Amino acid sequence: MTVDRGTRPARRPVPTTRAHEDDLTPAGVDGGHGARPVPEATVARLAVYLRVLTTLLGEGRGTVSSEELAAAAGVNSAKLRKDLSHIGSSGVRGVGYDVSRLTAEVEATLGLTRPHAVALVGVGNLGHALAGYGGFAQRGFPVAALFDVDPALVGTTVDGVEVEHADSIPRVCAERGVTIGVVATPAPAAQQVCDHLVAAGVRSILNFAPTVLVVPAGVEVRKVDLAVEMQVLSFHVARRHGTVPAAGPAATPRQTPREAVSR
Amino acid sequence: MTVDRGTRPARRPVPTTRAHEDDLTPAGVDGGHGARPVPEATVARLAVYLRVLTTLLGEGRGTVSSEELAAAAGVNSAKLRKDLSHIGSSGVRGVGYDVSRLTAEVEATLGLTRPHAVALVGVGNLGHALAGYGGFAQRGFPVAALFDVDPALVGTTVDGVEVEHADSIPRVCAERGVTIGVVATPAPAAQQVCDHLVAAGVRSILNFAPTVLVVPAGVEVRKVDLAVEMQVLSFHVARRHGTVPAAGPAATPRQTPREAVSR
DNA sequence: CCCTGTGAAGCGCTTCACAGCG
DNA sequence: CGCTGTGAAGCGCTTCACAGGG
Repeated sequence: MTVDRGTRPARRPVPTTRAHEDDLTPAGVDGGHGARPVPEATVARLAVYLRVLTTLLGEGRGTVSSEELAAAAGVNSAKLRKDLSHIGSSGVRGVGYDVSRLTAEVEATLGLTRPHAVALVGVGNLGHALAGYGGFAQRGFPVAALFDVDPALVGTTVDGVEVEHADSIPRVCAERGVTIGVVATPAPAAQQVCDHLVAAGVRSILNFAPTVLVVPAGVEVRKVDLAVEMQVLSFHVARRHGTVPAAGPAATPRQTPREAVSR
Repeated sequence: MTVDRGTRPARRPVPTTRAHEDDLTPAGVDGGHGARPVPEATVARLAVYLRVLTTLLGEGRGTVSSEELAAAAGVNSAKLRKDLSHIGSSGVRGVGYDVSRLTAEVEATLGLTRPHAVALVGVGNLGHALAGYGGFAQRGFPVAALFDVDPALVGTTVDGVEVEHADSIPRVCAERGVTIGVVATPAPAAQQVCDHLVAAGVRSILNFAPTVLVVPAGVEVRKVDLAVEMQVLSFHVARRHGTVPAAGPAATPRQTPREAVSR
């Protein structure tokens, strides 16, 4: 349904509340059958469960309980069971989950039954490290193409893949069936690179550049921002030390008292 | 992005309710009572606002409206205003926010008024790239120490910082007042490294290793897991291609509310 | 008018607690 | 009995809509 807020023109709808379109009866509806969407939060955790399951498989474990799997994944067991219920999994009561079967179910849900060709744009400091990161190909995400604009890099190969000029993005991505793009360029170049990837048909993008990427509806962007991560940690450091200053001119008399420990 | 708020200490699976209040905190962001905590989700966005504000400052902008700032940060304006209300900010009605003042307020809230010494453990592929990533020092997070266990790396310098053996973590971290640790080791080593950091007094950790770190209460862990990010994208690719119900070729009924701004 | 700040409603995720099956 | 699957309650974040100051 294409969100597109931001262009909202002062929203002057009918005076009263918006007509409710949900006929959800509170009690028994159960959401109907089938088309139950997997919550976004669940999807991220499925990937974590999968990692644990892979380890268990390697150890030859046949079954695993929700309690054990949850502990290994760092969540509580109720959440894990709820997550698995979203993918229609079937454990055995009194026993647990069949490891190999659950592994297959999670992989199927995550769309990992076949590889996804990845294009990585920006072979600088970080990009180079990402390209060399074995975890990609190993987990079903072969790096099918590398791009940069630096003439000193174009033509070189990283881990057996040739670096091509960013101008080739449309052609190369189409040729190699790239479905996922990774942006590891400096911030100023990121939006343009993103636009090229989208034009090339890439609908899923992982953004390492410290910029908000604007994309059309239907394109999924996830971002990894090191500065944000560090600053969030900084916030917690400051909070612990009680040094969170109340901003403003003598306003906000409330001050976080010391002894505020959590997590 | 992989936020993972609330890393649970993975306590023993006690069947019934826990009677001990030993160390588990009541799941709030704020330990003390009364003080209105800044929501975790808000903290992450403040970092994004700050980046935009810094740009605006550089352009000499004096004021900015919530609408404009929100658009640049990829959120809607109501959310932005709510976020700013949590830090006790004060805009001017009919005008907007004073850019330099708001910048200072956000920085103060995030605890960026003074630098945070960072220790980076694991100077491999990724770790090396992170160490060389200018964004760290530039944004107030000087890399004060580098550690590894590889004899071939120990003794070398990266970006002017000497790589020391991981055994030195406690001493060096204490000496240099490290408050934030970054774990960029292979998965098997991560937990041990984490334990050392915690023992050295580090209370905030950014984890790049694909493992769940178990830490005592009071230690904040954020994780960045590339495999998880890729697999989440894979899920959306699969969903689009009809492996999972609910999507037609034209209208995606359940589009994740990412930024979909037209400009 | 323009904009901010905010109570209140809405929504989704988390947690609880237990029914129910092996 | 042990353990899964799930209704229902709980909680926090998001969104709405408007009061109110400049």
